[in-house]
Amino acid sequence: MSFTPDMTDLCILDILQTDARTTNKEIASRLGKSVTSIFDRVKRLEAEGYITGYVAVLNPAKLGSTLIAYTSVTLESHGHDKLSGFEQKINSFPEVLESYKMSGQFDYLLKIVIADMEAYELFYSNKLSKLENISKIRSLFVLSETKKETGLSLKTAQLPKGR
Amino acid sequence: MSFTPDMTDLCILDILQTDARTTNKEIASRLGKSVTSIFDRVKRLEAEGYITGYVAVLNPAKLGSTLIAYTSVTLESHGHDKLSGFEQKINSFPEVLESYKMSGQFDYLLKIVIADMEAYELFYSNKLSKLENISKIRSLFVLSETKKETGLSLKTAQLPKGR
DNA sequence: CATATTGCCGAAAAAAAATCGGTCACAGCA
DNA sequence: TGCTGTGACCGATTTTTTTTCGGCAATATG
Repeated sequence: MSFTPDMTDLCILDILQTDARTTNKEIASRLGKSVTSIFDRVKRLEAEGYITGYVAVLNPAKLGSTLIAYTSVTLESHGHDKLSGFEQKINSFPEVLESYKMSGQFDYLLKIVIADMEAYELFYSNKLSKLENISKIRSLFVLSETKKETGLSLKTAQLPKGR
Repeated sequence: MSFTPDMTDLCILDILQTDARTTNKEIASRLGKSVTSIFDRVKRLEAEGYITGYVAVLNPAKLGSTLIAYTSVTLESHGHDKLSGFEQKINSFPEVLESYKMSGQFDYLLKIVIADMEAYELFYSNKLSKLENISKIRSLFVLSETKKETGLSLKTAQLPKGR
């Protein structure tokens, strides 16, 4: 119990978060360990919840999504039911890839990935602004992504006790 | 040439962006095709750039990163060299996972994933605010993630011609 | 001192990926 | 009509990877 990953585990995580297709054999040779040893560690990292899944990364532009918007939303009322009602609606919108409840000036920040400005306008007018309890919507548009890390920085990470 | 994915391809992409470990056999049985057929399609989707990679998804909380901040930055001057200089510096900060050049009120929006508020304060004071040409920095803190889709919505996607 | 426990390893079995050859349907064309 | 290239598909086979298994050595545990 109370497993804490060591340096080897962090290396494995770093390799897999960069390229999940790296074989155990390849990892083993890079780290100077046996295939079985790597296998066991990966299974443990999965079981302990350090690795939550494996996904293919798709190219949005190839799939008709060229516009990214960050949209902040302020609600009229902040009662618990109102908040969870809003969150539920947001969950049903496939254009919204991420939603954060925020501290400060507004209540939610939504990351929206969508075909183009015309499609965004439709989403804004027909879906987002029609939700109940909306007070303010402010749209921020991405001109270009200048950095996109899929993974966490593990070099700098100071680990909490195996949680 | 000029390959455009069909419905079967989109289903494959949807399956793989949800779980990249799904075997060709499993996909084949779900879609009523042969393993070889699925294999060929996946290879083509990779070759044509629809799939850009495979990554393991890690649990930030387990790895000592519990705080997410969205930080907007406004620069003093917008000359080309100034912009690319800023972007280069940002690229060297492992705490910054994503950086967007924005239209509107400010110039850049940074997604920062870091241990805690104390670490954020250090990052802000010692790294971000010390960059040249900075005019305004505004930090927005995430209370909770209410939605996190790793993948694009492919149901609604209207595809551009094979690009 | 005996005995779990842990990390590690190589060999072998099971499963998956990758290759190969071939069928079928269809479009274009003389 | 008949020929031909093309593309999607398939089964069988080979290659590679994953997974299982048993065993060894170091280290703690009582």
